[in-house]
Amino acid sequence: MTTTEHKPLRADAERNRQRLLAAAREVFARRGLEAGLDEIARHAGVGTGTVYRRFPDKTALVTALFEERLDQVVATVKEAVAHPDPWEGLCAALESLIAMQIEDRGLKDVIFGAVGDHESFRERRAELLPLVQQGVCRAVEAGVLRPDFALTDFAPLQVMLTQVATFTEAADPQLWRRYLRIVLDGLCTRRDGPSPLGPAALDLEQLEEACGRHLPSC
Amino acid sequence: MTTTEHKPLRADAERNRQRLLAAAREVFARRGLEAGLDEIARHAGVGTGTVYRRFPDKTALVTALFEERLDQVVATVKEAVAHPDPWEGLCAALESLIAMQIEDRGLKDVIFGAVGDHESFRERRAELLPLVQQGVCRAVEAGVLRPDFALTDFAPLQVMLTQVATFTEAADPQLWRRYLRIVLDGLCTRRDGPSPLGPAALDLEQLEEACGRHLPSC
DNA sequence: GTCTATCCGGAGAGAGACCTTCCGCTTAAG
DNA sequence: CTTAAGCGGAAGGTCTCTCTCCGGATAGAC
Repeated sequence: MTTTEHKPLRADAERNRQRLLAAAREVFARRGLEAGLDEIARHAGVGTGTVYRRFPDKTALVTALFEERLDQVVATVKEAVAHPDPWEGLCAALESLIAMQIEDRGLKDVIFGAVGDHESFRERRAELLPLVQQGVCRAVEAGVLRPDFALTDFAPLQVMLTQVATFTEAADPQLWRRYLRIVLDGLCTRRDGPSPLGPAALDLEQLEEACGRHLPSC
Repeated sequence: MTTTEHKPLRADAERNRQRLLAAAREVFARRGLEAGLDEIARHAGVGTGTVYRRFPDKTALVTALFEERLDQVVATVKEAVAHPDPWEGLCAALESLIAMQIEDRGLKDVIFGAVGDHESFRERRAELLPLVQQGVCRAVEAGVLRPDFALTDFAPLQVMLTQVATFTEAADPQLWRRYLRIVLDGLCTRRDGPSPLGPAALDLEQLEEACGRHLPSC
């Protein structure tokens, strides 16, 4: 099915390959590409040797997983940008990009250029830019997005918001949307008052815990 | 001078102690608390053994360095919040907090609770909160800060902006101010148009390089 | 049922960090 | 000159993570 058309693997081998991909999907999503292959193997219920029998190295596993995934990202952004309202389209693009990266931290790593040398990843990243550009231009021309906003501001905004999501996710997995709203309020050309922020801020106790988690500490 | 009043160290020992503190200040500033003691010792031109002769362990070195530093932070924030204009005061508080954390990544780690168990650090952190609260209340009451802003939003905003600073600093060490401006435009109650962003956005080449640096990669 | 190519688990080699200790040599200072 | 204090940096102890290897297990053809 997902196999390269080279040789039909023995049934147990193919089963393990699928388990491995599923486990990698889960573990990379939760912990990013920094997750070790040991953890993935354990999670799949196989030995570490099995990982290396199916995939020559970690990068091969990553690319096998994320080629498909990146197509989804491009598609989602394309759809968002196509929204009839330019402002809503831009918001949706940013929001969905961030949401996807938060739900799958491995995806974030891939989008931001770990595995920078891989052909197909480069292509997909290159595909993303014009899409975003189109959304940005449209929104600026419609007068809803501040005209000093640049295409290249998109990535830093993603960095900011995925980071704040990591910081607050233990307390409230949706709290990043609050900060997305603040940023969006900063991106629009003008407004008469604050727009609704969505999730409520942390209380002091949650904040302290978030700080505690944030760093390995001494 | 900075010595605990226990025993006058031999001249060379005291000299090395100062070198060590200076080196630690520099290295922790550049690389955060994750920097190794090896690197600090090398940077100070002494052996690693010497570090441990002066400071029982890494934490001791960190606390020796940052107790003083945290006083400066509290003082700076206090001053910023005292600005006659509530909005400017709040902006200044946020801006200076972030600037200090960017210039000294070790400070960021300390503020965000690495070495969470240390008495004096806890105290200073506890001192910071009411200061910020005062600034926030004042700005909300003056009608310039959006009323749905919470005291506990301060820390996440710092997390966001120090992160984006890390991301963009190789290309332009001041670029974080651009994103601070965007966030501030999102924090004010209302505005008729975009306020000036300061530094120009990256060009595509710089962006790509920033992504490349961002992750260890494969 | 038998046989064998294929696959399996997981120990462990290899490479690095990092923190910390130790010991033989050096040096400040009385 | 003496000697307690100090010094450098090798080495010990952990830990993590990638990747290799091999004796034993097994799917699947016949």
